[in-house]
Amino acid sequence: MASRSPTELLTSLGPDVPNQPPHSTPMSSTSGNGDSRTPPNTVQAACLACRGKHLKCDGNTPCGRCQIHETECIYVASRRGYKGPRRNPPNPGKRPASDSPPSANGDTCSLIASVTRPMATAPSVSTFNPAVVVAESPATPFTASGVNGLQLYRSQYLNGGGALVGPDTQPQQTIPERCLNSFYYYFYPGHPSVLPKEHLLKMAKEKDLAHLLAAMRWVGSLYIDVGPARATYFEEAMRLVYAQDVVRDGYLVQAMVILLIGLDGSCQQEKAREILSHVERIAIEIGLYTRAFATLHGGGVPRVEESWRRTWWDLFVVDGMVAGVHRQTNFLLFDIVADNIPRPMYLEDFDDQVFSGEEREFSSFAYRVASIRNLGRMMRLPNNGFPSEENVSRIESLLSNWRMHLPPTKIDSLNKDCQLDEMMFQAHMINHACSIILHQPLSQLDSSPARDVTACAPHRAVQSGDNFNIHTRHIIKAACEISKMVTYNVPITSHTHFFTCVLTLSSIVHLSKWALYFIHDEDDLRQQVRLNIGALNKLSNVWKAANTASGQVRGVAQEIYRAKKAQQTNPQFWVGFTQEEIISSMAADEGIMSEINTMLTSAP
DNA sequence: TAACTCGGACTTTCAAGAGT
DNA sequence: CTCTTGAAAGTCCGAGTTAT
Repeated sequence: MASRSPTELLTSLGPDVPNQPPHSTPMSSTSGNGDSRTPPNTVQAACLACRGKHLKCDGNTPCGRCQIHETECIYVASRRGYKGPRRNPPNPGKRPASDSPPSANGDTCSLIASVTRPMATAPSVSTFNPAVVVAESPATPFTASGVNGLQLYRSQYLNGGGALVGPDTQPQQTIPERCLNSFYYYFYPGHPSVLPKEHLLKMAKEKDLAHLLAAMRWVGSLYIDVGPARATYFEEAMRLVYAQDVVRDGYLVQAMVILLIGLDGSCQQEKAREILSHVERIAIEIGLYTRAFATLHGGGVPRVEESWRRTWWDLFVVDGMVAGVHRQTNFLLFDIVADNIPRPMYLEDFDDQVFSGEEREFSSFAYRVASIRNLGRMMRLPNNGFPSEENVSRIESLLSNWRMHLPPTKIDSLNKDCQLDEMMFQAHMINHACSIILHQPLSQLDSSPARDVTACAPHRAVQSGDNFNIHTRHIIKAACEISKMVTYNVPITSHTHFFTCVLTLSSIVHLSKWALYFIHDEDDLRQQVRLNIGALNKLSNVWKAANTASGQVRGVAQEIYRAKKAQQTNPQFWVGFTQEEIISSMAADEGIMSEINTMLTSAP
């Protein structure tokens, strides 16, 4: 096969067309080499919409059909022919340059990310390996203790007693300064890819970073009250990011990622998706995923090089999270080859450590990337909506392995100073969310109340306890773990806003369990629902999406409650229960419902 | 009758193993 | 190394179904 790198592909497809099809080959594309054995009028890749409908795709971007229907026209890498990683790597012990993707389900990048080594890439680097690990190293330029920037940027806000003081309490700050500080205090720990503040401001004197600073100010302004300045910053950021003469570089990618996360949390998912699609294209076009990018654009400054690597991986993670929680996009970057590994510790090594018996400690950033890659593998399952038992257990093995092989320091999202490691927090969050999404279709918990609130009815008479099937137990466990994550002693709003969506997932599971007519551990359940709703309320102060989620959760709860009440009027319902059990169950239901109502009506 | 769905024929691609 | 083979993943024709 004539392999082409993503950059080559995009270049060959002409200027500035997002989601370009990998290589559409109409008849004319034989271009003299005469080797085109593609049947006349058959394109080598159909867009997702056409593929799904079994219809002919013209290979354009957008294709004719998508253009007519005004739908998003997305082309993804083909996994045709790929049957899993090679069983006998030609050079055991070393990573061969042409090694297979580590994914059990395939990362073959034959189209968007072709097998050809990207230009300007270190030749020894595996091009087929979407790999990577930001290695833990004392030399990591951002913080002395590794990746987590939380401590670094929080420390300046710590008062004498060690209690957290918000950035907004600093005296004599201008509004832009307050917003920037707010960005670093709240947002940065969850998405630590831009340069640390002092270095960024220094850099801004040499380069035009107005767009990036505007985006940072806008997102920072979401956390504090700055009046009409917020809208001004947003307009400014959008104008600068989409300016005709804007330089398409890593800083633009950073600005766009910040904007899209902010928009996604502000209930502007469509706009966020649009930016995501643009930024993906720009990132590929400029080769952000290559090892060479960091070196070429780092100016020999390790801190800057690290920032570029993080920019790619944060975009990768955000792409995965957007796809995972909204199910509108398909985690396009999952199929892209990436080789920007700062240390010779490939993600493939990460996967292999289980078999090599070598328990190395990787950075939290690496565990986060590994976690989102598991989500990608899950999303690439055939029949994603209702996967087979076999496929579910394959992905569950990946999730369990990820958890089981965590070093002791990474198990609880707290670092050695007992401060929250936000990267591990997200890694765990993704793992649990994945577990719920994976097992829900095969579980016994009826999620229909969540899908269609008006159609709510606790259809399934499933008893809790050991009678639950394995899938049900998995999702209940994951939902409980997510609720536990609320209890970490940091401002809940400093977590990534995607935590909102994961909390919603967890709440739906709790409520679905509650929909069963008798719950033995109702106190636990009540506590967990309380935790989730309390957290959603807090998040609503910043993220509009959390506000919407709270409302939806309450809607589901009310619907379930109504249906339960209706069932309970039937004497048959209580057959087999003692008087005490009946009273306790009804009281618990009342309790849960009244708490949900109280908490949500007192929400801001 | 236009629009949509999807079974299935046919093609492409890759991993593995045999042969040189 | 190259060649062959088998299977997975892909494209999209066209028959059947549904919506208007």
